[in-house]
Amino acid sequence: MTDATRAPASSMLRLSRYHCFFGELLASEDAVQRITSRQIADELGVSDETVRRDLSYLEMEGRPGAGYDPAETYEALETFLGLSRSFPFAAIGTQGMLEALRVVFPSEQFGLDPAAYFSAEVAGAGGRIGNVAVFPVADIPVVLPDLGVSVALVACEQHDVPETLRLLDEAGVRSVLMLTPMLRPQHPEGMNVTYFRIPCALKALAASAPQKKPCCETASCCHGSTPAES
Amino acid sequence: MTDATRAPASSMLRLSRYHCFFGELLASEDAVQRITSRQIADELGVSDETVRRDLSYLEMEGRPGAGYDPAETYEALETFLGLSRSFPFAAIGTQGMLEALRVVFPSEQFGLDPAAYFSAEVAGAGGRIGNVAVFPVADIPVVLPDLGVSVALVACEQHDVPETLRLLDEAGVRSVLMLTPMLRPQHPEGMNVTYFRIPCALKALAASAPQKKPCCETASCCHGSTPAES
DNA sequence: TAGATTGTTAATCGATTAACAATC
DNA sequence: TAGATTGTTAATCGATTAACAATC
Repeated sequence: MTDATRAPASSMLRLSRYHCFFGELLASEDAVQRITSRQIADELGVSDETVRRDLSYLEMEGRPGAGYDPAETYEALETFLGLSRSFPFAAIGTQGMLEALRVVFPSEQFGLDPAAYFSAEVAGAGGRIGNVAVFPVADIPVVLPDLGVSVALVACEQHDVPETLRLLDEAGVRSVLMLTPMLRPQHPEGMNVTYFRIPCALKALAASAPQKKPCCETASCCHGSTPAES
Repeated sequence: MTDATRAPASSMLRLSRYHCFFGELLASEDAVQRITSRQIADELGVSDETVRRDLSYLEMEGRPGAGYDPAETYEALETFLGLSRSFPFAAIGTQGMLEALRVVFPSEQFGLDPAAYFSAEVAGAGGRIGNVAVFPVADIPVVLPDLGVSVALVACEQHDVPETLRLLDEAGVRSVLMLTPMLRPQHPEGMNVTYFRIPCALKALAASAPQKKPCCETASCCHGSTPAES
């Protein structure tokens, strides 16, 4: 069996995206017989060579002249990524954030299953958000191991992050997606954390954008004096 | 003047992070006289060579034997990234998400200023979240140009994304950070969108984690049969 | 000055793209 | 078979790391 860690990180990330894509494709009405690397590439905005290279890591082959079988590819992606049909994850955050995430990011649609929520605001028996029980963060090591959860999404307040990571580590969760902006990585030894740093991303975008000053009167007042004139 | 677009994208992203870091450093009590590339590197978990290379793009020089002047470096970063002291951005999303983001990501702390909020749920004169007025999304082209906003954070529901991007484009916003998971990039021509794809990141993390099945009885039952055995 | 750290050139590493023989 | 598309090797591109002379 191929070792998933053999593929480069950049390919791993794209393979995850293909998994979402094929999941959507299979769920849609128009059941396509086969799909080519070019079609996938066009949909996702990458090159077709890259798609073929990525898919060649899977335990599956495309058919020259025809393309890839969607169902077969989806299964191969699932196996390769170590996903299950409804992959469980934990989410830790403020109650408001957990509720908001549910509508902005409907996890079921992507084949992901929020197995448990945790909030620092909850003390005793928390309520439910959607169908999912909300526990106090202190219960992380008690609840998670039984649910077979190995991945967590963290979107709590900044000052709760260290304790949250400690508890996740104790619960055996080795992989975390961090939405709370943490400048300095301060996770426990051996924990695999992906940081989505919203402030940094916004600042980087500022640089790429031609700067705009608050317009005085006319649309044409915004011409000269951009900070990054070449 | 150096052109910000000259630096590679990976450096730009790190420079944004340095900007956050120096902002925090200057705000803290212990006013450091100088800081070396090694110290910065250790704090942020990158190599010191990378820090020096990145900082060498700035209109500023470190002092051999001594390091960098925090205040000077902060200013140079601000200029280079095209930021202002309190850089304005717009946020578009569900009311719940906008409220939740405010506590998880306190933008002021990073020198960012949420100049306006927009929500598809709001019709007429929306309320306020914190100090910031909430407008209906339809008002984006009316409100934003006057505020000098060139960057937006989008965290609305999936079906509102195309219309939101259209309105942002109309308002002259060229740079967007997309938090709503959109598999296929479908932004207007020339718009610069950074995608933070939560589902894909979670799936990629699943692959890196040694898989765990729900434990039956003992802690030792989780041994063999990981999907990615080598 | 001596010690420390910068800025940059050269070497390495990794990922993407080009090209094409293999094959359905 | 002829046409189309795969899988992979070789070439390119870009980013990181190593090394070190310049210099405060």
